[in-house]
Amino acid sequence: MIPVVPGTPRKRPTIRDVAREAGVSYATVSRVLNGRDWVSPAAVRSVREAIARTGYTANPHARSLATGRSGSIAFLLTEPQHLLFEDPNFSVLLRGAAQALSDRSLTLILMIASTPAERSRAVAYLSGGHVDGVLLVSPHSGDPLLAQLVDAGVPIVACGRVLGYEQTISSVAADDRSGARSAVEHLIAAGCTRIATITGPPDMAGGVDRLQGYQDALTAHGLPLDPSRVEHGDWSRESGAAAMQTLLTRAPALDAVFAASDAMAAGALRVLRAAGRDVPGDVRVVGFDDSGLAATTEPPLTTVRHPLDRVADEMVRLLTDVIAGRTPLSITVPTSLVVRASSPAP
Amino acid sequence: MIPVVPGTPRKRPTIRDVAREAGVSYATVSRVLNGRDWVSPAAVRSVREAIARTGYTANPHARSLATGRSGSIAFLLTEPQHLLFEDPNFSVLLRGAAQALSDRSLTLILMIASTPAERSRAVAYLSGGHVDGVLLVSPHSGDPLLAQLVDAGVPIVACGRVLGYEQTISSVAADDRSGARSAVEHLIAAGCTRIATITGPPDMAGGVDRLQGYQDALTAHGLPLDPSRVEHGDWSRESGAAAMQTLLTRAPALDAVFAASDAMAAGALRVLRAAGRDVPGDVRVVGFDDSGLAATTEPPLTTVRHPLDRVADEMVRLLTDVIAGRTPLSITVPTSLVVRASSPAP
DNA sequence: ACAGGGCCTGTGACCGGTTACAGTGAGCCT
DNA sequence: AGGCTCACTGTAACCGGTCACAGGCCCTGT
Repeated sequence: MIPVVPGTPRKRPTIRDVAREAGVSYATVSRVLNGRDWVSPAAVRSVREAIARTGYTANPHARSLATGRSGSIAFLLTEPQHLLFEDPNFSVLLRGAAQALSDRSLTLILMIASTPAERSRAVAYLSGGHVDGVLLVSPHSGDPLLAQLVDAGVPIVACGRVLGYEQTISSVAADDRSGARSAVEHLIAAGCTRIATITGPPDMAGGVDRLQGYQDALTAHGLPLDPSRVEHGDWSRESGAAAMQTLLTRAPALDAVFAASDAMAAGALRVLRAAGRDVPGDVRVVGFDDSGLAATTEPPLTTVRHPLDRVADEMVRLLTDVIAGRTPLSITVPTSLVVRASSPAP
Repeated sequence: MIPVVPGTPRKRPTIRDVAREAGVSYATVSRVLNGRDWVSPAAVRSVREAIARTGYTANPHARSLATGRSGSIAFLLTEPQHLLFEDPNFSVLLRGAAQALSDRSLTLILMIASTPAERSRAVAYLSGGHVDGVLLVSPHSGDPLLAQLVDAGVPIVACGRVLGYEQTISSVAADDRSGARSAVEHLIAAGCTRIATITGPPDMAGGVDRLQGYQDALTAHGLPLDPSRVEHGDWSRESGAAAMQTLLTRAPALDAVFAASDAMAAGALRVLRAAGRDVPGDVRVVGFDDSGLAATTEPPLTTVRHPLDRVADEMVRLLTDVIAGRTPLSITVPTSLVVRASSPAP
C-alpha cells in the first residue's frame, strides 16, 4: 500500500495527492467522495483506483471545518454516577444508542456531568460546536443545564418528557401512564384493594406519569386515593427500601405495592420479607421497566416492560430530525405487562 | 451578550472578531488562548475582555485541523456486547476512564465493535485520525483488529497485558498472578487440599496469569496439579455455571473452587447449591474482581479486589504518555484479598 | 452556421484556527 | 552612536477539506 520509509513519520495522503495520482482536480475527487454533481464514469474509476492505491481516507477535522458538522452526538448523564451505572436500564439505553448512532455513521461521545465543575464544562463543550446534538438521559425539569443548552440552540432529545419543555425539547418516553395503570389494574384484578405505590421524583415526567396511571386505575375501579399509601423514591434500590419502610409504618394494612422502577421494587421486596410479609401471599409487588434485575429477584418480579432499546433507537431518529431542522416532537412507545411470581395472574 | 437578531441563524464569533474587538491581531488572540509566547499584560487584558464580551469559544474543528489533535480518545469494546454491559466491572472501568479523561480535558468516544461490520468500521474510524488514542478493554491476543490498529500506528493502551504484543502495546493490569496465588493460599490455609479452578480464556493474559497464580500456590505448598480440576470459562456467570457442572462430574471430591471472576464464581455458587453442596461448609469458593456482584451473592463472596478505578486512571495516564511519544510500558496495580462468607478466615 | 443546453471539470475562495518568520521599538552596553 | 538583545506584535502560509462559479466540449435544433 503506502510505501513507508522506516523512521519517517508516515504522512497521510490528502485529497490533492489522490487528485494528482488520478490525473484530475481535487474538486473532482471531492465530488466522487460525496457523490455530488455529475462526474464521468472514467473519472470516477480513476479516482476510486487512486484512493485504493494511496490508502486515502478523508481528514475528519478538515471535513468538519468545511461542513460545520462533527458527526458526533453526546450521550449526557447528569445524575450522580452511581445511580446510572448501577442501573441495568442505563446499560440497555447506552447500548441501544451506540448501536443506532453507529448505524447512521455517527459516533457517541459519553459525557458525565454530575459535579458542578463537570456540569459547567459540559455546557461549554456541548454549546461549543463539538457535537451535533445531545441525547439527554435523565432530565430533571428544573435543571439549569437544560436551560443553558436550550439557550445555546443545541439540538436535544431527552429520554422521558421534560416537564416545562414539552414544546422545546423532543423526547421519547414509555407510555408511562397507561403502563402504570395496567400494572395496578392487574393488582386490582387479583383482588387487592389497599394498594400502595412507590413512585419517582416529582420533577421527572416518569415519576409524575406513573403516579397518575396508578391513580387512574384506582379511581376507575372505585377505590379511594389514600395519600398515606404514596411514597417518592429516586428510582434506586435503596430509596425503594426506605420508602417501603415508611409505607409499612404508615399504612401497615397494604396488600400490594406498585413500584415505579424494578430497582425500587427490589428494595421493597427485601424490606417486606425482612418484615415477615410473604410475597405474593400477603403482599403482591409489581415493578416497572423489566430490567435485568426483574427476573433475578426473589421472587421474580411482575413488571411493566419498558422497551429501552426501542426508546434509544427512536431518540436517535428524532435527534437527526431535530438537527435537520424539524420542529420538536414528543413520542411515546408502548409498554406491556410481564407477569412473574411476585404477583402471579389471578 | 451576543446581540441576536431574531430569525437570523446565530453566527458564532471567530478569532478575528475577537481580534477586531480587542484591537489586536488574531495571532495575538491565539497566543492568549494558548498561553504561548510573550504577550503584553495590556493585550492579554483587552483580549480577555473581548472574549467575555463576544462570548467567543474556539471552533474545535479548526483547531484540530491546525494542530492535528482531536482531543478525543476511543473506549473500544470488542467483546460481544452482553458480556461487557452485564458486567459491573465494565461500568467501573468506563466510569473511571470517563473521569480520568475529563480531568485532562479529553473526551471519551464509545465504540462497540462486536459484529464483523462494526469491527471494520471501527478500524477505519480509529485509524482515520478521528481520535488521538484508544483504550482497549478486553484484548484477545489473536484479534486481527489489534494488528490493524498497531499497523496504523494508533496509540493504544489495553486493560490487561496483550499476549504477543507486550513490547508494542502499553497495558495496565491487576497483579493477577500474585492475586490469584494469595486467594488460593487463603484456601490452603483453611485446610483445603482438593482445590479446583475456573479460569479465563487462554488467549487473555488475565486468564493465563490467574491460572498461573493458582498453580504457584499449589506447588509452593506441595499440593499436586490435577488437570481435571481446571476448567476454562469466558468470565460470564453462565460459563462459570457450566464449568462448575463439569468440575463436579469430573472431580466430585473437590473441597474448594477458585474462580477467576466474580461472575463465574456466582455461577459456580448456584450450581454447587443446586447440587446440594454447602458453601462454605462442603466447598469454599473464592472469586476475583470484587465487583458489585460479590457482596450480594448468597453467601457473599470472598474475592480478590481488582481496583478498576485505579486501572482506568493509569490507562489514561499511560495513553497520554504514548501519544506524547514515549515507548510502550506495561504496568501492574496491586490486588488484595477481601474475605467474606463464601470462604471465611480459617 | 451558430445558439443553447447538458455534462463534466478546474479554479479559487472559503471554513477558523496555529505557527514560522519578519519586524518594531525600547533599553542597555561598549 | 551603533549594535544587540528582549519583549512584543503582525503578516502570511499553512492544515485539508467543501462548494459556488465559470468555463469547455459536444450534441442538437433551427
